[in-house]
Amino acid sequence: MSSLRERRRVRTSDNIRKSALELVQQRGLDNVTVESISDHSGISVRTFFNYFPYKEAALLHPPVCFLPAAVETFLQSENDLIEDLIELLLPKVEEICRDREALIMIHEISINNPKLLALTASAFQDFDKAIAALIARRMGLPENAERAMHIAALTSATIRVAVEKWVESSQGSVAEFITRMMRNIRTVFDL
Amino acid sequence: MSSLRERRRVRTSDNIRKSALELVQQRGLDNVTVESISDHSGISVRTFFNYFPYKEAALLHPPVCFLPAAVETFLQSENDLIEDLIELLLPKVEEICRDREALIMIHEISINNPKLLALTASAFQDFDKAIAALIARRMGLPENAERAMHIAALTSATIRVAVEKWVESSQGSVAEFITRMMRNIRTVFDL
DNA sequence: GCAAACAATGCACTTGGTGCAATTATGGTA
DNA sequence: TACCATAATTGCACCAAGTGCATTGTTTGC
Repeated sequence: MSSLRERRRVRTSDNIRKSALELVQQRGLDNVTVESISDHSGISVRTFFNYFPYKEAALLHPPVCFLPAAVETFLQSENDLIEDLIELLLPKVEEICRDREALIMIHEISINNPKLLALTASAFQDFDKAIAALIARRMGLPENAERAMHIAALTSATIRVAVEKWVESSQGSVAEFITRMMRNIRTVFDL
Repeated sequence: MSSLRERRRVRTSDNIRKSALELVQQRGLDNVTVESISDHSGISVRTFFNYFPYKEAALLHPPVCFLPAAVETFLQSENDLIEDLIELLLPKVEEICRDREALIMIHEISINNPKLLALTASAFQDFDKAIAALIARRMGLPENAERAMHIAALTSATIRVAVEKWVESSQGSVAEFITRMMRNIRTVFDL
């Protein structure tokens, strides 16, 4: 039950993020304080920290989670693993990539901001962990755990590069990039 | 010319790192302040920040760089890319893994410390970038840039998992883990 | 031994971030 | 409607992180 309270929480959270991105775009991350973000979004500093644990968190896309239905399909399927991974992950990646402007901005800022860079890297690791758990479940057998982790790591690494390349190039859809690069994993080392 | 100054700098830096690790091991990261680390290593807080930009940096292994000779060999070689990557990277990874205790500790702490987690993730991305640049040079041709990035990402992801698995299992050498998993990259997706 | 460069420090100051307690808004119930 | 439990917002006090600057001490090349 998405109560009024819940919806308001999401709205405030979105507002803060919007303010944060706007201000950072104008002045650069170092010249934006939590106070200025709070002022700009009409809340107190203390409230900011009720929504986000630290300043930079307000800039990042909130963590994604998979749809139960898609997870079930993935777990049951016996098709090619790479194709199934594409099907499972693509919707989520597309969701994140919807706001391309924001992505580009984060990318720009991250270049000379170690903390933000670290956070995006960390977000990918979370993604990675989530995928690893799913793959492990799909493969069953505890002796496959290492393999599952490896596959998950290769997958999330591929998606990271695909998104990065897509952001840079701006030609074609992110779906194309991901599909192409995922299908290349097996052969990309062969010359 | 490794002057007295340089050697002293390295020594102080190592001292600080040692103190930091020791204290964190005893009390946990949240109960260790920069002040306590500084006291413990006989320097002022201000000096701490001359050596490390932020508290957590004192816990991590300083960034590695490849030996020019090894780089040259890698760039010239026409052997299998995966084997050459193993040869290039293994010494560096082994260097980092020499202090297994420290690695385990960082691993433990990172589990419930987002900031440290982010930093280690970020360190791997730097590693990644360095490899990507080398692979791109080896392959020549600018149209191979994407491929080089992809290979680098897959490589560093594999090394990350290999080190993690090695730290967890403590059976065998890290070299074995890396060699095995690197050689598995092409086939790990096949069931 | 001297001057330039570099390292260490103290101090003042800004910002990030937390704990606590008081206040205000919300949703359900009768 | 009036009321109550609960959750959201806020102010305030406080600690720790991190920076800029001016000062003093130490190395180095000459």
